[in-house]
Amino acid sequence: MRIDFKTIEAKWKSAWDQNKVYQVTHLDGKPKFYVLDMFPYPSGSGLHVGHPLGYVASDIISRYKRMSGFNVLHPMGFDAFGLPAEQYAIQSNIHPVTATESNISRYKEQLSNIGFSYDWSREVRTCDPAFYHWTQWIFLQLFSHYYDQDENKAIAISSLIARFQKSGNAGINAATGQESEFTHDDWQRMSAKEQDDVLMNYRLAFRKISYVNWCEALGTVLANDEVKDGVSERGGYPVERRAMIQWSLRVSAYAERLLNDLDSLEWTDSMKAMQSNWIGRSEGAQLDFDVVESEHSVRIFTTRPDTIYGSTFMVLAPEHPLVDLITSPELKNVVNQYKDFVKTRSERDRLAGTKQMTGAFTGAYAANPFTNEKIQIWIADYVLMDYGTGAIMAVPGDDTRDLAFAKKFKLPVIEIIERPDGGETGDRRGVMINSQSLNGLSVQEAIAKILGEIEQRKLGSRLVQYKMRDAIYSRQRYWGEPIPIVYDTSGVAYAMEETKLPLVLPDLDDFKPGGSASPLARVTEWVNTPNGMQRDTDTMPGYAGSSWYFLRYMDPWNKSRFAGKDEINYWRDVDLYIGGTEHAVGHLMYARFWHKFLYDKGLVPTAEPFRRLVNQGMIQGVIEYLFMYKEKQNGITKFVCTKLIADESEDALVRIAIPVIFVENYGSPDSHLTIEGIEKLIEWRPEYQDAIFECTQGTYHQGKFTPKGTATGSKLYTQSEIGKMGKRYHNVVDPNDVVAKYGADCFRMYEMFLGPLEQSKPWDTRNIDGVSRFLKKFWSLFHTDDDRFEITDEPATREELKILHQAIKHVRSDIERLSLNTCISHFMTATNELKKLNCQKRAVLEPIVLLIAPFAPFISEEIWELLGHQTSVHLAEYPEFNPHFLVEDVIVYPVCINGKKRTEASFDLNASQKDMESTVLGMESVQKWLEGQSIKKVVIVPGRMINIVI
RNA sequence: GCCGAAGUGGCGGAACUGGUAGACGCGCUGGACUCAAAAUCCAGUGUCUGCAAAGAUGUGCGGGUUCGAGUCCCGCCUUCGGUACCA
Repeated sequence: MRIDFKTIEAKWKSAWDQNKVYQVTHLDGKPKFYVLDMFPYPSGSGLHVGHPLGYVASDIISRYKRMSGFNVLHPMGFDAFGLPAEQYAIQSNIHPVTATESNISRYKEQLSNIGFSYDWSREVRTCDPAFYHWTQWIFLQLFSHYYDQDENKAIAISSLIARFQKSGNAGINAATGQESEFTHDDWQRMSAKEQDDVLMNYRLAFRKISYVNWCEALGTVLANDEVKDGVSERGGYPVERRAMIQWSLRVSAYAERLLNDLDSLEWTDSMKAMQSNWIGRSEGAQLDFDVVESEHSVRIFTTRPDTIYGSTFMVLAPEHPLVDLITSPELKNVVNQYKDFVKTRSERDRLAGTKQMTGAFTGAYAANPFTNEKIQIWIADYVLMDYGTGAIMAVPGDDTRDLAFAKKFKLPVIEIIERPDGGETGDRRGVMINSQSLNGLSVQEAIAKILGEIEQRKLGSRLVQYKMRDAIYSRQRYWGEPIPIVYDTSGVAYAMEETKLPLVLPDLDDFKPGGSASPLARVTEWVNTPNGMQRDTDTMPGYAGSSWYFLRYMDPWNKSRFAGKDEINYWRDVDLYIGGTEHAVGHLMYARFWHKFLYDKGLVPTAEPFRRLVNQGMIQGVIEYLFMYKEKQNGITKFVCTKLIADESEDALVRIAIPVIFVENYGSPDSHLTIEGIEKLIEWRPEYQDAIFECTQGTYHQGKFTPKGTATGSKLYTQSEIGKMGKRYHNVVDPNDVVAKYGADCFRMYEMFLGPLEQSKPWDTRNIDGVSRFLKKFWSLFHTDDDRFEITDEPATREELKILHQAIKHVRSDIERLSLNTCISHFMTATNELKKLNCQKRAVLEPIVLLIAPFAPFISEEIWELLGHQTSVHLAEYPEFNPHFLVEDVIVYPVCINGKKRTEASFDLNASQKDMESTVLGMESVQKWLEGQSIKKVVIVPGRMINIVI
């Protein structure tokens, strides 16, 4: 018995295409359901088996929901702008447009082979001018709005200008970088450039000089979430801090809402935790410390105002603007030297040089506002300019970093908390000491009390701080959306007229990064506009297009709006979003921020874009390493068997990843190369043809194997690891190959059967045969031994119906909770049992076909046709569970408590009768059994145990 | 350090609100078919004792709650993910 899946797949792919089975419109009376995948970067290496994991899951849900009476939006597109696409283009020296085109067609071909039910008529590409027109448009909306904290929403900048003209900026409560106050007279007197500078401090998309993460190797700045451990996330290149003039988005204005609204989302706890850690809310107070013998004061932020009596010195960030103003003349040199030293330390050095405290004394003193004690003011790089106020009051009695600093520079320490035994610095348990009015209070009480005093004596105020910084938005690269801003000769920024959008990226031959400026800066005819203005030459970051693409799918053809009103109001938000955790703080944060902004403008009906979020795990690959000596011996490369040289120093060895297909027993402790494997290796890498291979039983050299004794056969052990699937490990599995060998249905089911969706798991082809066998068995339910389709119209027996309804019950509830691996187990169980009963009845098998259709669309479609149906199985109704057959064996655990003594008994109620009626019988026999006992309560849950409380 | 998730056979993993632990698949063992192999089918398969019936034991470790714990509580250990001079 064979299934000709190649013919079946080709047949139905074109049938679905021709009949536009998966096209949806919003004009439909049915309830909507929006299932979204995180769209991929079309990279040069194509999809590997890991990519479709989430897509298979979302496709199953889409098909299931469609069959359950929903109008389902299930689109796909490409995140084609940005660093990866451009890096690939530079490496392969092919223009990004060309490379992107061909990559996308490869991706689409691979995706279509897996039988996804995407509505391709809605495909979007972020690099398409018809798409990025609206990315630029939203950017300009951000540019022309500010965040009003009284209204708690974004308001047009024009109304802010009107208020400035009337009464200056006093009384305006906005998210702003503006520090100084001005009156309406001041405003009128400002030059256009000065007014522009002020407005930049309010705009939600704004340009200013700030310290940014500059990556020399990539030739661009990066946002905080694009930097991991001091190196770029993409490529792992070093990143340094640099002051540059850059566009940023004022995400911080939305920090509170981004944090609070997490509660309303069906996301995993870990996902919510990641976002809330990134936002990093902390409550505290800001306080001013007067600098002794000067007119200056230092503003600090602290979450522990209760420790103020223990503050024995202050520390400013080296970049703090006050440093130059307060440093005493004789210490200027030392301070400047230290500032230079800090500049030379890259972000990475700072992280690597752990706990090594460095700093310099400014010579200035401040007065502790509570004790009036004179305390020294230092600078040190453990205080960061861009968190809080860039200055702290140091409390070595309660902060480990301050304590380390105090010890190193011999500064005084005052203990302010009497801790219980074993309590360490920073421990919040204990009572306050040496703190005047706070003595004897707990930390919590002390914080409450001191905050009251601070406000009463007008020394400072309560303040909530967020770790989250504004997002740097400029990239000095070619392959991105041009920033639609022009400047006049005095440098005032203007939004490009919306009618002139999209500002299309010029076609360049040389698109390589160009120092600190974008490659676009080299195109003078593009930079200079006819009316004497100059264009901004930076482009937008990778997350720009992905921050709103899900809205475009709702109405991708719209030419006059980012998406039509009716369409947006119909589809509203994404019901289920599936994608990887790597976007936890990047894409997902920005998309939520943009969405909230659009919500403030009344352009979208919901405050959150993604109702339910599921993170699929990674599919890992087996990596096989072979060991060779680092230095060639007499010009000859020597490979060694690791198990023979365990005692040798590992420094002399290098490991190289080799294709797993050469390796015998790959992925196991016995993974090794046989002589044939070595020959394959030499064929693959001819530079190793002269290499010496030292195996367990002899040596292989130049085509000859010299045994060490009488041994036959020999092994060259390799080392197995589970890790990423990627080109560099030679372990990429192309879904096309798997589909060609086993069929698309088998591929889809196997990906789901591997394990829970959220979990990372290694790809192991050896297990795929089980799923393949199942599909054959399933097919054989409908076919005779000589492969004739055969089905009977006999009524189903009780036993058969029970199998059916149990399968329906389990599969339905498992799909709802996205436990797709167990669904497949249930299909297998049902198939096995029906096979055993030799059941070939339509009444049983037809619903099973529907049940399995979302998982195995091709086979089910084929069988559906054989069953004599005209329409697609995917438009049929998903089978309903009939609860009549729900009740299973009833087991009773009655419990008797007689004083202190208890006895227990259990019995199986009439195990041979397994449906609703037997419960009634069961209850009777329970009651009979319990006669004479004092029963308080009997609880019956269908299909479950009966609990009897006495 | 802090935050989050998870530890179950030889392996991947089931067990929804506490209720017969190990579903389903892989692998392995034995058998059928075959000249033989592949494929397919049947039976068995946590561990220990036993010919068997059966018994004991068993969900990272140590305690606890409960008639009953993989599941709940307390204290540890390990692994993975995130994050960090964040004041």
